[in-house]
Amino acid sequence: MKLSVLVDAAAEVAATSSRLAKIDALARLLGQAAGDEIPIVVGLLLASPRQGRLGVGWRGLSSLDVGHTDESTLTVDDVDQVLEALAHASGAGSVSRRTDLLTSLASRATADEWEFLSRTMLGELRTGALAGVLLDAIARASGRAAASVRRAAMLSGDLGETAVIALTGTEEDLEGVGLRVGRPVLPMLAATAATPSAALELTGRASVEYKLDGARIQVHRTGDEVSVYTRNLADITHRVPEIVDIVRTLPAHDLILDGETLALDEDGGPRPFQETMSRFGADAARDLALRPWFFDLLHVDGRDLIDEPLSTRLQELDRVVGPWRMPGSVTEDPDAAEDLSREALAAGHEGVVVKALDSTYTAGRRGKSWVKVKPVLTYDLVVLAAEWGSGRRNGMLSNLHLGALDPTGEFGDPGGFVMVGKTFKGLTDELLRWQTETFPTLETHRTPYAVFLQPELVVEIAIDGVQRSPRYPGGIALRFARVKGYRPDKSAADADTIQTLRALLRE
DNA sequence: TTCCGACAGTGGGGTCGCAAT
DNA sequence: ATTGCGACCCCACTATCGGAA
Repeated sequence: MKLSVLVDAAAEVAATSSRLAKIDALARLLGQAAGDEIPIVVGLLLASPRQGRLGVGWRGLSSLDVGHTDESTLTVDDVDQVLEALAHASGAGSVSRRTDLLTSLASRATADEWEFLSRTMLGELRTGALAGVLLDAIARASGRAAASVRRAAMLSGDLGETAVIALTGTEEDLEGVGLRVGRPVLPMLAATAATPSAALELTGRASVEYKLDGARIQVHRTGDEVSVYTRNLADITHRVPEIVDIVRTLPAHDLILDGETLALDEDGGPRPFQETMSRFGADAARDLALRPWFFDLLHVDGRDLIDEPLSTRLQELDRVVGPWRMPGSVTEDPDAAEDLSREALAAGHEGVVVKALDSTYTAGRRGKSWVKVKPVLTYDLVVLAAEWGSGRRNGMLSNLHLGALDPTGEFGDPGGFVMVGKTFKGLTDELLRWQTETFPTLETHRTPYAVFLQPELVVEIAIDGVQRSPRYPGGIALRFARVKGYRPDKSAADADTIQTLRALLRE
């Protein structure tokens, strides 16, 4: 397949807002792909090439000195070969090797093709069609049921492989894609509710479990062979030997477990997320050990459990993991759920996850069978600047720089403001328009990226908490900040202080 | 006809390994 | 030894389409 065919189809997809039209265009494209081209095309469309990490980012691409051709000659196979070479470039001289590969590829591409290739390598194609829409297109092109394609994609964790089976195999081949120990599946995700009681209303009788502030893990075991995967199915087995050792001691031969891992301090309290990540991200074992907690069991000794209700899965989980089980209890009583939530918070954890007891394990979906509940804090902060948005926010002042009041001048001028983070979340189109009109009237100066304001506007911000920051002058940064609304009734002198926010660290 | 589930997009914080400086 | 980049952990929220009710 010529690259231009793919690029033209992507342009057609981007040009329409109709999902049905996107699906139609993608289905026609997939129908033209040869069997061995299918995973390449799927990878490029998802902006997630099948080679995995390429070592190509925004900086590297924008520093290239590239020229293009007017004549379109590249095929998707040509592109795949270059991506292969990029993925394998490592060691001394790899940066210049990548530069050579990219410069050469750019010179063989037309301007449109290079634009497409740049975006797909950066992971941001923005055609409005990712895994969800592409999945429907695969079903359309192959004549298979969307539900069958979806299930195969979730259980194989690989849309490219699924597309090959759907488009070139039989219906039985597609139906035959199942759980396989050693091949990670997309993890089940959770919706959000404000309180444990509200969560219970969505789920009915539920298992209410601690929510820990660590990293999701999926562990596969066959005998002594153990593999550990992240939420995004990256294999991190070599980074967590202590978890491998623990899973080897469990009383079963074959297992697929779902859980969370984090580091503890001496008294058994959770370490901050940053410290867990420090250990989690490192190859070599450090003195800080990671501990697993398991909350679901997808397979045990030849028996698939994903279509069994949670109640059954938990029974089996209890039997298999014993002390390594996530704390929790089964209830339909809102008071009991609230009690468990308070207990989790008192122990230093994030909150709870409320899980419908009769629900199956729906891999890769964010349904309402699992509902997470975390406390939300709100503070009044001052807008120091706003950055120009991108994509659909192009031309709008979007991302806010947020400051806390420093009444004593501990971090600068008395009565001044200390930047503690940014946010672009929670803004409606109307609010974006208002910011874009209003902020220039308060402008002090600007750069190509941002407009800086007189510190007058007060905005109410919700956060999950604060964390230590090596970058911000107050030594802390907001975690998951989002806009709740502007507070025209307040002046900047009424804003919350940096001392108030810093105090959150020590609790 | 209205409602709502699913999806894509818009970016935030930090930490690591690695190659270049 | 330090710096910058890319990858990848955690994540909330709004707008939109189109099928369900």
